[in-house]
Amino acid sequence: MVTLRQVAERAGVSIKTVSRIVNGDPAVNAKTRIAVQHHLEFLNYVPNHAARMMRGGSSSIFGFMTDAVATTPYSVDIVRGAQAALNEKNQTLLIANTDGDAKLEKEYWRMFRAHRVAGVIYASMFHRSHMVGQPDFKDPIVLANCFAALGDRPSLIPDDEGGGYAQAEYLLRHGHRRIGVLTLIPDIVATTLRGAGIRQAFRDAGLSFDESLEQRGMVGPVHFERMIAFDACVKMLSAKDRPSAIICGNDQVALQVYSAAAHLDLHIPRDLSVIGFDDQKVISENLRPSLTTVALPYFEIGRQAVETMREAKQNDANWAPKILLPCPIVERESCCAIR
Amino acid sequence: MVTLRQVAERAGVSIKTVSRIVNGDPAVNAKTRIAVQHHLEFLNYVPNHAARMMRGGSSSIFGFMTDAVATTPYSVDIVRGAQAALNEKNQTLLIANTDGDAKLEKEYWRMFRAHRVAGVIYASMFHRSHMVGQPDFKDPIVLANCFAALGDRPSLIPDDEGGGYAQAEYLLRHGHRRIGVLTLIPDIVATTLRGAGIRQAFRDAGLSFDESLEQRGMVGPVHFERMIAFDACVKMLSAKDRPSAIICGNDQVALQVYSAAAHLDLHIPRDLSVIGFDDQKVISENLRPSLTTVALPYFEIGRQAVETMREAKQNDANWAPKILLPCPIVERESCCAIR
DNA sequence: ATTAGAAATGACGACGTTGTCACAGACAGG
DNA sequence: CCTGTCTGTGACAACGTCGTCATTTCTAAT
Repeated sequence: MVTLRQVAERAGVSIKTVSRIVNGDPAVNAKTRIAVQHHLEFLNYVPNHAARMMRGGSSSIFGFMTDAVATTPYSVDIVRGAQAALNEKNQTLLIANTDGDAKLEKEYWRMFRAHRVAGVIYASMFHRSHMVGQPDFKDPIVLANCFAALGDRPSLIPDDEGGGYAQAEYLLRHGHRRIGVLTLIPDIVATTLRGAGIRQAFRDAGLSFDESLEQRGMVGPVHFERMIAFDACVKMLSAKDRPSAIICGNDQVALQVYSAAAHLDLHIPRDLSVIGFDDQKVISENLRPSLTTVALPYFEIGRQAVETMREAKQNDANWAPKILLPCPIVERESCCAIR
Repeated sequence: MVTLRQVAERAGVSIKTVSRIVNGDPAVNAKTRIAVQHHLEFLNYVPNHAARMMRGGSSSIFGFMTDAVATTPYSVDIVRGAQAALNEKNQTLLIANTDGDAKLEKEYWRMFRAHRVAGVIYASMFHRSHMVGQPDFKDPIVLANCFAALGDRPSLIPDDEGGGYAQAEYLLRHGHRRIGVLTLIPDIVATTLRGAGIRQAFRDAGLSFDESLEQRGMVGPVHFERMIAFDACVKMLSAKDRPSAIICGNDQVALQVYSAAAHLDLHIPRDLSVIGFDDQKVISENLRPSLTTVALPYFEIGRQAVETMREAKQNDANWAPKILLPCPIVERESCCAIR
C-alpha cells in the first residue's frame, strides 16, 4: 500500500506537505499542490485509516448491534437508512448480529471497543424495551426500534399506536363496522400500542369496539412464534355475523387471511377487506389484490438514528429523547368501501 | 481507552510482558501472568485494532460489496453465512451497499482500501455474471451469487439448473404431466439455467415438454421488473386443458399463482399443485397451504465465500474455481400427487 | 561454588499519520 | 540596513502494539 512517505519521495517534498495536501490544508503553494496531487493520483494513494485513527482522531466507524435486524427481511431498511446517512460523511457501519445470543453480544461489544467505534446503534427486530448495559462505554448509544428500559438512551421508535389508529380509522371511514382484529403475540409492545390505537379510533368515531372480534394471529414466546392466523381467521369468517374487514398484526398475518378467504371461497376485497401492517413489499406488492397496509418507517429510523447519534456526540448529553416516527397508510387494493 | 502502558504501570511490569500475556505467549511466568490478567480484566483492556494493524498485521476486517443484497430480503442470508464463518476467528465484515451506483461503488472500494481490508466478498442480489475491476487490489476477491465474467475470480453460485431440475422432477414423480412454468425475466442467468433443468427432467422421464405452457411471470429490465404472473396464470388456468401443476420462477410468482387460483376458486393443492423457488420464508411458511419450494443456499454461499477467501489468501492463487451449491427441495403442502 | 544454559523480562524501534513548533525566504515599512 | 510579518515548508514526536534483541534471573549440572 502506498504511504505518504512514498508519495513524498516521488514528489521531492516532505511527508508533511503531502499530508497537508491530502487533508486540504490551504497553507500550501498552488504549484506544489498540483504537482503532488498528480503523484497522489498516479500512485492511487489512500490514507491509512488505522494510522489516522491511532494518531488520535476518532474512528469514522460506527457499530450497529442488533438481535437479527440486519439480516432479517423485516427491518433491513434500518440498516439502509443508517448507511445512507453515514455515506454522506464517508463513515462506515460495522454490523453485528447477535441472534439474541448474549455471549455473542458481549464479544461484539469487545470488537466495537477494539475498533474504537465512534458510536453504536442498537436495533431490535421488533419494537420493544431494552436494557443496554455498557455503562463504561463513553460514546453515544442510540436505540432504534426499541427504547431504553431506564429511559437513559435516546431512541427512535415507530408510532405503533398511531399505526393502529390509522388501520381502524381507514376502515371505519370506508363504512366498515364489524371489524375483526388478528393480533401479534400479546407480550410485545406493538400489540398493546396498536390495540390502543384501534380502540381510540372507535371511540373517536363514537362507536364501541367488539372485543370478541379480537383474536390472536400468532402464539408462543418471542422468537418462537407460531402462526395461527389462518385457523383463527377461518373460524372468524365462518361465523354468522362475520366481520366485513380484518385488521392484521402484520403482513404475514394478512397473508394467512388471504389464504383463509381463499379456503372459504371469499373474494378480497368484495367479500372481505384486509389491512396489514409493516408493508413487507415482498408480500404486499405481490398479493392480488395488492395489500393495503401500514408502513413501518424503518429507513427513517435508521437515518435519524445516525443523526441523533451525531447530535449526542456534540452535546455531551444527559438528554435522551424518545423520538416517535409516523407509520403511514399505504393504500392499495385490498379494502373496499361498504354501501 | 485503556492501553497496554496503563495496564503495565498498574501491574508493575513492562509493556511487553503485558503484550505477551494478551497474545498468549507461553514465555511468561505463571505468577506474573495471573497477576497481570487480573489487572487486564479489571481495567477492561481491549487491544486497539488500529494499532495492531499498523504494526504490520493484516486487518481482520473483510469487505462485503453488494448491489443490494445486504439490505434486501432476498439474500441477506449470504451476509449471515459470511458473518457466521467470520465470527469463529473474530473477524468482521464491512458492508457496502452500492444500490448499483458505480460512483458509490468506487467510493466504497476506496473505503475498503482505507481500512486495508483483508479481502472482499462481492455479492449480487441475483445470480449473474460480473466484471470486477480493481486489478491493483492485492487481496483476494471472491464472488458470491455471481461469477466472474472473465473467469478470473473464485465464485460461489447456486446450482440453478439443478434447482429447476428438482422442481420438474418432483412434480413428474408425483404424476403431473401438464405442468405450467412461470419464469423470471428472460435476461438473467437463473431463468435460462432453470429452464434447462426443467427440460432435462422431462427428457430424463422420457416425456416432452410443452413449450406453450411456459410463460413469463415478470417483464421489464433487471431492477425494474413488473410482476405479471397473476394475469399470466389466470389465463393459463382458464384454458380448457389447464395444467395440474405450476412451476414458479420464485416464491413471489408463487404468491401470485395462489392469488390467481383464489380468483378462479381453485383450491391448492386439490385443484392445482404449486412449486416455488427461493424459499422466502416470509411467503413460503405463511401461505396456507404452505409452499413447497426450492431453497437457495444463500447462507452456505456466504459461509463458503469466506472459506474460499481464506484459502485464496494462503495459496496465492491464479486458481479461480466456480463452486456450485445445491438447491434442495423444501417439501411443504402445496403439491399433491395425481391419481 | 561455579558455570552453562534456559526461562523470563525489558528496552527500543517501526508501522503511517498529523499536531506542534521551528525555520527559511519574501516582502514591506522604517 | 534592520525589523517585523507573512507564507511556505520541514523536523520531530506521539499515538498503541509487537518483533527483535539484549539483559536479567533462575535452574541444573558439574
